Amino acid sequence: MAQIQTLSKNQKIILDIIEKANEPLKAYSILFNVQKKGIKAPLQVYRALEKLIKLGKIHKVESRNAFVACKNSNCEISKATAFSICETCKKVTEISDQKLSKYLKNFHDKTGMIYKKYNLEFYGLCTTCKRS
Amino acid sequence: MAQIQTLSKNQKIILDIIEKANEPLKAYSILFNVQKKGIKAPLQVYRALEKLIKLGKIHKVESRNAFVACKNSNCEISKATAFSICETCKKVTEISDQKLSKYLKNFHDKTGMIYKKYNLEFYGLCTTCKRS
DNA sequence: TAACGTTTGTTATAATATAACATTTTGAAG
DNA sequence: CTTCAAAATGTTATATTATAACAAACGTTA
Ligand SMILES: [Zn+2]
Ligand SMILES: [Zn+2]
Ligand SMILES: [Zn+2]
Ligand SMILES: [Zn+2]
Repeated sequence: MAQIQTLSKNQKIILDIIEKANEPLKAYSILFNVQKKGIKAPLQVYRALEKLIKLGKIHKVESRNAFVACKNSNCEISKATAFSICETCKKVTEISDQKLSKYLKNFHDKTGMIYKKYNLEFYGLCTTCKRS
Repeated sequence: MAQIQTLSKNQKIILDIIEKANEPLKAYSILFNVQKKGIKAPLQVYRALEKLIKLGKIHKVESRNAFVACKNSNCEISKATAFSICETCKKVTEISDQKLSKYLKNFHDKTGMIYKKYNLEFYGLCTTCKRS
């Protein structure tokens, strides 16, 4: 809440749109939506997105090139993301699972590489699509 | 081995290039590399990539828009992928960890969604870059 | 107010991916 | 062998996603 004050004008506008959407938004769809507010160029959008990601306010759904607000108040700032994606209706949900995130945070491979961050995307059939 | 016979000419050419590379290749870099072999258009590359992914011969590293040969002979055909990515040197390695894949295969969320596939990407510092 | 880092604005261009359509190859069934 | 359908190919054009390069304005804070 204190942090939202530190957001710049463009960052606020774009976070607002992403938070109000009920699905991940693509950069150019965001651009289209904010043109009435004076943001005219892709770079203005991408720059705000980059900052918002750094702050953990939003995440990028990599396999979709789309951006979604973080609904997971206790997720580590831009460090650990997990999504479920329905391949039929395209619905994307951020997974909030303590055990899963603990497991992945503690995961280490044989080589001794240091993991600072991860992104996990599950694909499948959501409950709605499963029924039909 | 039997399956490689079923690959078409373009598919073989492109799989060959990806297998010989020691890093994930981008689609247009593949295109550049195969132009001497008569493959001239992006679509020819993308179509082969799509098929090779379906067959589990290669994977896409989503956050890098790059394609890498599957080194993991027992990984399920295009259904379960895990990579480690060094943010310094950009080295990408496919993770082959029975426990991890078992854990993720059995993971289910609270909603009851059916997971058919997942992709996990870890980011960090590889052992080489850690030292320097 | 001076100086620094961050943000903005703007134009152009790079990089990634797909649409649409015509043709050819392949492999199995009859 | 012929026929037929599915898969693969070839080609042109275009859509989508993302960054380069540069100049100006803003917001701290010393
Ligand atoms: Zn989150
Ligand atoms: Zn669905
Ligand atoms: Zn694999
Ligand atoms: Zn490294």
